[in-house]
Amino acid sequence: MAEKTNTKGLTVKKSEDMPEWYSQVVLKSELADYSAVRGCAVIRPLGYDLWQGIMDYFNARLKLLGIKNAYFPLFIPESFFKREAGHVEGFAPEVAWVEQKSKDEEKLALRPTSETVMYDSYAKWIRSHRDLPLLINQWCNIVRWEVKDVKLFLRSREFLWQEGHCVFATEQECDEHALQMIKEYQRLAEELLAIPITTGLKSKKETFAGAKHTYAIEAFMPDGKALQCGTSHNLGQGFAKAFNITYKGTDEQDHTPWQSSWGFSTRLIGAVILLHGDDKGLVLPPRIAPTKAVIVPITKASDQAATRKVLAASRQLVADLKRNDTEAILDDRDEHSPGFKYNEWELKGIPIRIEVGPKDIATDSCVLVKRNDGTKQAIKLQEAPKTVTALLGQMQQELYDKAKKDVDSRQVTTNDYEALTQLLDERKIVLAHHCGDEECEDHIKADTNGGTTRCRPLGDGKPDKDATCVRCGKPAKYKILFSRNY
RNA sequence: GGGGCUGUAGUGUAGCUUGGUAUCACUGGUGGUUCGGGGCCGCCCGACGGGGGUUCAAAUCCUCCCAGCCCCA
Repeated sequence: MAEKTNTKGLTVKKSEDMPEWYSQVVLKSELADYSAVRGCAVIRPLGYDLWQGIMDYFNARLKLLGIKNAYFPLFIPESFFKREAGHVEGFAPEVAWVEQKSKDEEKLALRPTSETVMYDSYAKWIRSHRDLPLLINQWCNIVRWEVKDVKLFLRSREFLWQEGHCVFATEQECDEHALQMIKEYQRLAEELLAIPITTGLKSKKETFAGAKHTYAIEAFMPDGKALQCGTSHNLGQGFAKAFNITYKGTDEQDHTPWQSSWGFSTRLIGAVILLHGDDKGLVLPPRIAPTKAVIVPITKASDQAATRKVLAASRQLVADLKRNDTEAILDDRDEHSPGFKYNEWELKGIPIRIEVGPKDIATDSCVLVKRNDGTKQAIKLQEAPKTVTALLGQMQQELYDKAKKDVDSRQVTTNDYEALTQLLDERKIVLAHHCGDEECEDHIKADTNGGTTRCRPLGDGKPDKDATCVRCGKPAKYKILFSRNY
């Protein structure tokens, strides 16, 4: 095969230069593009299809949980920010302000998160214990004025997300809910996106600005770096107090409620790309793939009769697949060869390719090819819909299992501080004891060239008896995961 | 805040020292021939970041502006 420069395909391997590989996959598969506005991306139709798939899945879950969607303003008055001290401090550096305003009008920010505008309304709406729990979610755009390099889906100045904001009468209900939502996130990532998740509690230093504590789902990428994919906060009563949210209890007294907030963003799409993609391009987990199968007919100009048969069978196959709830397309463009089409659809991550050629037609067959491992099998045409459905399910599981195996193989435990640095350099995910001091966390970050405390894994975060902190030797408060991160 | 580098078609580039109407490839369009892993051949479209200056003549020299990148604080 002659080596040709082809700007359509990837020019680097995932294992050789992952940042460049990532950028090429996103651009060439047409998921997203850069825009004229610095720091902002354009989500193209294929990318937006993925986001809609995520929205559909999550909206169905919200419905089951009795959480309603609503929409609040993009603009946040400056005074709202200032009401919660920890919150304003945490977000101040990356808030974008609106320059335009009438005289005497208050300065407005573009929302970097919506706690404050939403809770100002909540204060009006909540009067009695009968108004609780209040369960509201919104899908919207968010602006955070990042100064670092833009990475499509992973970091941009504007992105899409959902943010749920709930209010409860008791602390217990509130924390249970925050925990329930982080488990919903884990379910979404694992079930829909085939991303193995570690769920845990963030250290104090990594806790959301203004929150009591923060749960997070962390996904570990093939380069050993952690990608935080969603967070759920128990906000305590700080915001309720700052925004004068109170309710009359059955005891006829005023009480301060407890609040949670939780969100995930289009970053999830970045995780899918990084985790499942390969040297040929995007690999979409079947459940999130907008198109499950593409049919590539193999035609011969020299044999019109055969070509007609091939096309007729291909069209029939698309119809049969659709009738069986499998979204499929026929690639009958005549300006490209089959080989070209194979490469293009692999780049775009379509789970299953079906080849239909004269040889297959002769035996009423077709060839199915799986995107994740390239395995081929010839089957009878009438069995295709059933077989495709089975293969899609199988592929979803294989993607998850492969990723899970990879993460598990990278996780280690140590209580030796020198080993910690070396292990992080080797891109390991390290479970170690920690004293819980913020200052100690800072030292670790400096000593290990950016190694951060990701989270105390739920269920696995209790310290061993008499264990001491991996760095300072003080009594350990918990076990925590260390890694490099995005 | 200080210093450096770079702007040529949709993309990547050659040309700049020594001024003379811009190279090559990919993409795109089109015609033919192909079609079971990115086929081949022909034709066509398409660019000097912006303003000012020097000159018969500026992508090239001078100057200002703009944009992007890198390094140092």
